[in-house]
Amino acid sequence: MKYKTLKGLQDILAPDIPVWQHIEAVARDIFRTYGYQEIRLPILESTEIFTRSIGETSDIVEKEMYTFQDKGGRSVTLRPEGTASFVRAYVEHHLYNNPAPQKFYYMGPMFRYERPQAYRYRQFYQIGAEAMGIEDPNLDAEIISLLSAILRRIGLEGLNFEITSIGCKACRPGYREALKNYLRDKLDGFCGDCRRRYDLNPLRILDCKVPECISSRQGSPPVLDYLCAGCREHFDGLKYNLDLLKVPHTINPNLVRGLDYYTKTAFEVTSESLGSQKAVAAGGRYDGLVDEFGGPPTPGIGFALGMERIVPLIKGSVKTSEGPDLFICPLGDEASVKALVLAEQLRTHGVRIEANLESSSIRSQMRKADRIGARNVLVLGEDEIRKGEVVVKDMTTGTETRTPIDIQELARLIREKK
RNA sequence: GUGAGUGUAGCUCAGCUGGCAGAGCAUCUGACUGUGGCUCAGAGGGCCGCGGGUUCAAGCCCCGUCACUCACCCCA
Repeated sequence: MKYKTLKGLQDILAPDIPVWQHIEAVARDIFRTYGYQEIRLPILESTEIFTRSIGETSDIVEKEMYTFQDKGGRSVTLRPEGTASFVRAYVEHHLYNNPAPQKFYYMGPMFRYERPQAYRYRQFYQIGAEAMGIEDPNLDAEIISLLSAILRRIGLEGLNFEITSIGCKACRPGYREALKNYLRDKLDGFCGDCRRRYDLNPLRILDCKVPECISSRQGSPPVLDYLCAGCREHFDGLKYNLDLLKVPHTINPNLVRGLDYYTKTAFEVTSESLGSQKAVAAGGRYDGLVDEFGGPPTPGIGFALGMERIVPLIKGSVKTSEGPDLFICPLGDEASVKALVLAEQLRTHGVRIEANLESSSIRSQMRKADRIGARNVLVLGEDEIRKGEVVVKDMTTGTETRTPIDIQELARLIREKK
């Protein structure tokens, strides 16, 4: 085969389209009830937008970005995630001047140059939400509840909601040091990856699945004990609110965010039905990011859910596309032209029509009508044309009705047979 | 970037110890001259991933290479 999609990119075809549309429709509907507005963002940004916000040493920036020079010699990057682009737009358009909270959602492709595997692609689609301007944990609870509502309405079951607090600029460095101090003389007991993580992202060691690491890290200082008073109070407030809203959740102090800008609340939704890439949605608070982009200090919180990880979970429970209401079966060249005209007229009445536009045997046409799942077949042959009639066959019952060619009447007949 | 597995028809896959390239499904046609589904018959469709080597002979053995898949890493 000469041409094929690039590695990690995929075409989304007919059988999956109704599933995607279902997810998007549910999300839009729920966002509407929570007062979220859609925002459409470019997928290409100045590289700096991402390096500054996500963090120079994060994996995303270090090795996963699609970065290239445009014709003007500027370094541009296909967005690896949505929040950085969103905050750039938020500041650029002074959206902070609107009454808080300002709430937005977006859907679209993201790009990361990773080795593809099950449920992980180089171009992947996210539905994201961002809520700005409120620091109170009430907003955290509301947005997590919103995420929960979307996932529930989509039809997902058996998901795990995990939450934690990763502290803020004030308390996180302290914890990081405490952890490193604790681990310093125990490093020999850890895997190679973890020894590397010790300098890069020591918190990630707490999430390693290698058995020797799990036992070696026993007794390490718990993150949540190192939260400052403000973060502690905020996290307690969130837990209280989630209980109040009856959003089932577990506390996982070892949740790790790969992006530098997160503060306080971090959360993740996972499914055991997926492979090793089991995060369905994830998000967190980013109270310093607007500031970083040159706006006034503004708290924010957001999440993104991964379409490719939800689609396989609900595939099969979403109704797939249906066949046409009517298949027009012309016999002979004259009838073929009449079929074309008749189809156009009936469509204006909202009937879904598939007209066979080249004449072939009635046998093969009936076969085709059956194959594509047509509810009714309209037979238009020389005999019918001469008499100004058509035969309508109900494919479920097999009964045939001979009726005059009257558009109104035909449309009514087809509609009531639906 | 690292490791393992897999590459044969549109799809799912057989192919023995090296001996003419196969099945099921799908598509098209016919059996039924203007009637689908079931059944039966037939047809089209192959650079056996690619390149080299061994051999009288390679889908099969050897070397290389590419692609895909899963996993690590990381993440939605």
